[in-house]
Amino acid sequence: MKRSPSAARADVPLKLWIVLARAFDAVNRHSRASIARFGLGTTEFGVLEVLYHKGELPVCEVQRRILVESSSTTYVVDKLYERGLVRRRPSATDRRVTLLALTTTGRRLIERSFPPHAAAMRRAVGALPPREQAQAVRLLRALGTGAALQPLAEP
Amino acid sequence: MKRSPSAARADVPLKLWIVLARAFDAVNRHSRASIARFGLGTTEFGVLEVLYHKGELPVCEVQRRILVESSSTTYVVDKLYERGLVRRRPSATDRRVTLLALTTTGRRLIERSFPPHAAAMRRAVGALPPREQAQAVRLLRALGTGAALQPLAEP
DNA sequence: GTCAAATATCTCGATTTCGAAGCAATATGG
DNA sequence: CCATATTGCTTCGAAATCGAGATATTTGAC
Repeated sequence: MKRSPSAARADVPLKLWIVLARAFDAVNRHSRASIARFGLGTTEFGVLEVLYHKGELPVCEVQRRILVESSSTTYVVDKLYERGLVRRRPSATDRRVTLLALTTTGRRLIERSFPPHAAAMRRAVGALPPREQAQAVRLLRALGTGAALQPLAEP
Repeated sequence: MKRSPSAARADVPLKLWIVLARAFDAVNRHSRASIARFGLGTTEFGVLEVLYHKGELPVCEVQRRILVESSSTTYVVDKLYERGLVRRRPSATDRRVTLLALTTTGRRLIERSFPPHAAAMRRAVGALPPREQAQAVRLLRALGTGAALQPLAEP
């Protein structure tokens, strides 16, 4: 018979939060190290990548996918613009919107950066067997969307 | 028979990295919002919490648990020190080491902050049923330790 | 139609984090 | 021992991120 565990020891939700943070941190270190090889920051890479895979997009759509606040998005896009990696164009249908797209230089950079980065990320998570990777994807998707739906704690 | 999916669509490892990042972000927003209620930042809270649960610890032990670089640890501990929430004491056995502990004020703050924060985090991950939470803990633990063991990409 | 609410983007100042490097103390392998 | 590596902690400057709010535009309720 199991002796009754302390409440803390059995607190699965808190444990989940901790291992989630640790796992993210561990994998994120790989991501940053990999991306640094191409002279880019994580967020810069994220912008180039989404434009590479989705084509021209409004700034707000890009923002949604790179997980930073709007002011940070502006900052990062500015830097990419100054480096000649993206171009801006006003939307014809909504005059609030700026559309972003890769320049030729930007496309070339992400084209040669993405494959080795993807390989590095596959190695980073590769210790987990494929079957469990698929399970983890399912659980994390549910966890993420679930958490996004809960209302945030209020002041 | 399934038609052959594009390579990208079947790339479970990359998908895993994406949903991991999304899930972390979603839950982390809850964490930050919750902690902000007590006038603390995420990392500050982390320091107080580890000292609360583990007692007096060397700075390096604290750092290992809060997932930031050593220079950031110094910065955060300084702030807590200036606010009178932690005290520093040289180790008797290793003169490189500084031991950190809560002051009475610090203890009182974390004592009344931790329970509501824990409750908020339980709500944040609560959309996932308990059984799947336990599964996720197991998978994320394996993922995290596995990733930590892989060598980082080099310049 | 009109007006309030929502959305898209940007500005600005403050905070947080990092990375490289330095210093002191301790561990280690000849 | 003793030279050398490693560890613990800090300093410094640069970079990234946030949050609050300004502005312009669009949407939606009435």
